[in-house]
Amino acid sequence: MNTTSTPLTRRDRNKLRNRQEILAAARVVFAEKGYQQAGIQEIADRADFAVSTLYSLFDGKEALYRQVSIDVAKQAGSLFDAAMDQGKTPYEKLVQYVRAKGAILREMPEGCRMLEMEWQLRHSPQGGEIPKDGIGSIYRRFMGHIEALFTAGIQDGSFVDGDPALMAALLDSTANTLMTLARSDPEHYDYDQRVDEVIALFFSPVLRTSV
Amino acid sequence: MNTTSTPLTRRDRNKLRNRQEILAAARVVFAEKGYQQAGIQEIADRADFAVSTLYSLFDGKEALYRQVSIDVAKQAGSLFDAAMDQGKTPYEKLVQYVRAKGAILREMPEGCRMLEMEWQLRHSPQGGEIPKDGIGSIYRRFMGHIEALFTAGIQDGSFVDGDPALMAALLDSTANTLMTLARSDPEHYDYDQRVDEVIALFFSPVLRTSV
Amino acid sequence: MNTTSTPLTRRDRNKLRNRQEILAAARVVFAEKGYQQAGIQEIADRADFAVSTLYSLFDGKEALYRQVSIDVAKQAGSLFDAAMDQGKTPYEKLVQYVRAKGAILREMPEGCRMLEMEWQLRHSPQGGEIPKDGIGSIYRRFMGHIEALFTAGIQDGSFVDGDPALMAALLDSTANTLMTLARSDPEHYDYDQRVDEVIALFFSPVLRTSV
Amino acid sequence: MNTTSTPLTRRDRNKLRNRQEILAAARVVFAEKGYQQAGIQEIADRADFAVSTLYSLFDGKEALYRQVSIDVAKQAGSLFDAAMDQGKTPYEKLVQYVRAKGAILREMPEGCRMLEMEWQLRHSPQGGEIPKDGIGSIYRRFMGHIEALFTAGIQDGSFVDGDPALMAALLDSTANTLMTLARSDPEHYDYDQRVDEVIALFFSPVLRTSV
DNA sequence: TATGAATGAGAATTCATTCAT
DNA sequence: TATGAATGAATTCTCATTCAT
Repeated sequence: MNTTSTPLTRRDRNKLRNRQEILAAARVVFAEKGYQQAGIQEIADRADFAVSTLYSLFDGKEALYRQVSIDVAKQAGSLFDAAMDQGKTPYEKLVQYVRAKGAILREMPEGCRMLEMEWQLRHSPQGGEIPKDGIGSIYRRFMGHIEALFTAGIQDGSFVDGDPALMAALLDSTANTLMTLARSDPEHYDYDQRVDEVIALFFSPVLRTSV
Repeated sequence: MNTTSTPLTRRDRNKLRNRQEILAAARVVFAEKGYQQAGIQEIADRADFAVSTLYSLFDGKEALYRQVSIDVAKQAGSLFDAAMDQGKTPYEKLVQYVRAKGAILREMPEGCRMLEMEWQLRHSPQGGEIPKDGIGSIYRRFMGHIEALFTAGIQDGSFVDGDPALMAALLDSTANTLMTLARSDPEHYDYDQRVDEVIALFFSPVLRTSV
Repeated sequence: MNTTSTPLTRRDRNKLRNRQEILAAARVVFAEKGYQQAGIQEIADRADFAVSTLYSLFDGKEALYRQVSIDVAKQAGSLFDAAMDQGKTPYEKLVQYVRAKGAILREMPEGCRMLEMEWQLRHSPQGGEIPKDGIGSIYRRFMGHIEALFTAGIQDGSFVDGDPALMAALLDSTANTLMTLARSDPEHYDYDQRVDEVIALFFSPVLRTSV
Repeated sequence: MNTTSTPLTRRDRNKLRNRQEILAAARVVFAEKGYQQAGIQEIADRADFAVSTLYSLFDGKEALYRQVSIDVAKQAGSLFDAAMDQGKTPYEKLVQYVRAKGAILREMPEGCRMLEMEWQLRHSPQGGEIPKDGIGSIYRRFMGHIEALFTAGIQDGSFVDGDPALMAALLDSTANTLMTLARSDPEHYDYDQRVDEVIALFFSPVLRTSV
């Protein structure tokens, strides 16, 4: 990235800032309404720009969603990566992955909401009309990671035998369920408080006793 | 029900058949696109009727969705009820609940898709614009059942202690995950083949050893 | 007319009766809603026939309105004719004309409402889409009569000089105003009670003192 | 009013002009067809705008009608007020009221047409579906004025005794009749030429001889 | 004959997108 | 550059009319 090396003119900085404001507004609206139901007008209103300004900075609704999606993916990706780096063993990495969802819920709640929606869309026919470059790709990437970690854990003997892809999907949906509950009913469910309990439930039949 | 006792004229049978053809088409389209994104035109096309014919049989998009939703709810409800009746203990009933999702996936795949969507909508702000009479109510009802079964299992000592609502949500999402995999990748995942494995994984830390 | 001379089969009598029932219903609905706003469905419902039955007896909405309009015109025409025949002088005939409106209001209130509407439509651009054979023609006919009576009254010296057509229009609208008040506010305005007062007001400057 | 004091940008002036062009087109179409029968498409065509442009300036058909109606009411109201202020006695004021209708017919013929329609609607059941903020309220207001003037004239002895509300309705419909004739047959009837004759006819039995 | 069923044309309204300034 | 203005395409829904039985 040359974000720091290239000197930006004031104009360019302005443009960049406007883009960021629009992206932030779009993230909120897309997270609230979903891609189809979100309105360009509403996004523009929230960003306090005219609709046409939005069109001068992005190539349309789809491109805007794509960019938001990529940003969310990058941001969530860094958080996941940072968390998983903290773990040594496959088990520890997976635990960190699940814990990271709590951080994501805290630090980027709208992005979190979009991740949830994407999970549903990933396996639905209507997903075809929605750009999948960003969140979709990170989903594939991390599911691949998780799956690989299960494979590794099985091979090094720390996990019992099983279908890694299935286990990956189950772990993720288990974490997502807690996340959804925490988001929609924060009075009763706090992700960080409950996460260990859920992790224990999930892994107790997966981990070999000796570990 | 007097489904067999009432003598229907040919005309009535025709009307009923047309209604059901439209309902079938609507079920497919609503399942594919969701309520908002589904178009009356597309439903009419798929049922091979004019849009106005559809309006002569139903009171509009919302009423049509409501009816589809109620039908799906009834159909799924019967399957769930029948399955759960087979179990004696809370544990057996819960196992039957999870197994029933396989039957639902097989016998009413579009309805199944709508049930999945409802789960997501239950916890989203946009859900407010969608009629909730049918599927919404069945969701509440069965989640209530599941939760009550966990409570009962904890009280009779067959389950370890825990938050029944959370366990209900986790069990349901676990089953849904397998269901989604089975629907989107039938080559690799067959619900009925995998369901025992998943049940075992979920319940091994929940069930007391002695049981 | 051969209404009595030709022997009608039962079928024909039936047909005739159905036509009359539909015409009665149509008269009510057209009077309530006006031509454009009246719905074929509503007329059929009120007559307790199917819409298509209505179409088998009349050539469509316009033809139906035409027939209703002709019937109203004939009925009102007879009442006007009978009343005006009672008068000898032009003045007496005109007084009878105004009085007749009370009878029309009593005996055929819906037809009366249609006559009111026609008056407005006669001089409006939107009238072009409405069949004018019936009520329209009677309006022309009676306005012609009234005008002729004013002409006669002026010539025989019983009326002061003036534009007969204008006086005809003023007399009619004066009577119609009372009629409208009587229909919309029957508590305060009874046509027959007030009619003499109104006639006196109108004619006192028209009639020569000597008469 | 700050119509002259506020400096309008070119854009604002343009917007205002477009609004007024649409309002002018709407006034013509509403006057020709009435509220229900008028089509947004036709209004847009006449104003030479796309339908959606019209929707960007007004909140829909009802709001558009309401605005037209309010404008007509204001315009007619000023003309009536200005005219009636010229009269001192009740009689003079009433004469000015009738004369003002000529000015209205000349200066705002479509608005005049709408006033006529409102008179009819005031006493019809279908009127319920039409916004009544503007013209409806002015009708009530001026009929109240007229009635009060008759009451005053009776009390101060310049008018003979009678029902003020009935006299008000008769005066108004008499003036309207001349107006309608003048509009639909301008060759034969010029409002301003005939108005004195009609006023004389109406008031001669109403005014006490001594006046 | 009487009717339920089916429809096409048209209504109001919304929204993503383009364009002139 | 930023924007208000303008629009076409689509959407939901209505209604007079036709047709097969």
